[in-house]
Amino acid sequence: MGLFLSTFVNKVDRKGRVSVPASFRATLSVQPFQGIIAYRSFAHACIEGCGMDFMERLSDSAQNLDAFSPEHDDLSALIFADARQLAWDPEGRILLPEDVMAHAGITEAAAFVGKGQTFQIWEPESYRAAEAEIRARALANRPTLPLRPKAPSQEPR
Amino acid sequence: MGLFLSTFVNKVDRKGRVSVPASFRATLSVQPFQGIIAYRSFAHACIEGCGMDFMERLSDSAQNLDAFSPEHDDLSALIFADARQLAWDPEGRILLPEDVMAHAGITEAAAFVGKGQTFQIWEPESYRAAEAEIRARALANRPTLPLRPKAPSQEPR
DNA sequence: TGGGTAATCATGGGCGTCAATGGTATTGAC
DNA sequence: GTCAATACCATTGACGCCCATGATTACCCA
Repeated sequence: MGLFLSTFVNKVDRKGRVSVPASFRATLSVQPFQGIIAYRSFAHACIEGCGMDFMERLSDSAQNLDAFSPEHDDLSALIFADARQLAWDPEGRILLPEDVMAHAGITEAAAFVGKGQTFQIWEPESYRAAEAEIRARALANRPTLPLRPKAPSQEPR
Repeated sequence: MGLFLSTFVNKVDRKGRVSVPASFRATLSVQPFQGIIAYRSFAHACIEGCGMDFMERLSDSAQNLDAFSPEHDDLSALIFADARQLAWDPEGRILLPEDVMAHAGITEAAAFVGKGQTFQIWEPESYRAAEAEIRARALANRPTLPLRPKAPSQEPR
């Protein structure tokens, strides 16, 4: 399974350690670096998380100026500069740096939120509020997602 | 057989376990992840269910939206963040999480409703009411579905 | 065609295992 | 020597696995 799914709330202990959900670790287990990449979100009060593979994809995309506008290029520069490699310990816990915790307002607990190819880390209460807003918006204005065809490389006529 | 068909009502035991209908399990048996993906519907008081393949299709489709776009954020939050991987036990049962049961109003029984590529899980009485409404609507305003041609080059099953 | 049998499936409960969590010890850097 | 990072250990509580039972269905054969 290659996706980050679901939301898990884990406690942050006195030392700033927090368990990465077992299913997220399973998703990342195929990668050479045993840990996560984390950087402060520039859009929300949360932390963006992903595996090294996704970082490389971002890098590839950033090099392609057609795909990324100058603004996006700046953003990717921000990302790489801010990204930290957080390896987990034998129990599957990472140590959250001070400034990262401060940016997300995390103190006692952290919510790991699956986003498919990536995930986010929120202060649980903040995420609850953000999610409620999104749900309200979804009820008012039902979002749709054009589904791509099922076959791996087949073109619909 | 590759579709979710028919409706099955199964009991939820004291632990919150419920048997996934054998025919649904057969549909999902070809997948690497032995279980279902479930997320709370944002349109109805029910649970949406599918296999991992469908989630991956959703993920692929979501990639078409720009990374970091608000639309992408909302959809990911609503689907990937809320999706739970519910593996079944050797008897074919899944454990329904508390909040998921609450969202659908499920207490003692659950109705598995086939929807073709996906399925839904309802509180049986709620579904009876919802189905009656749909039938009434269909009588008043006959829905149509433009059939696609019977693609000759596709592999038969 | 009917009875009997076997197989499949849904259901209930006990128990072991592993993930999350908290604490202590050890290592290494300054 | 002090501090911080990390490895090691110990606890507990949820959930995954096993067995046992009941009910329904499918199958076989006289």
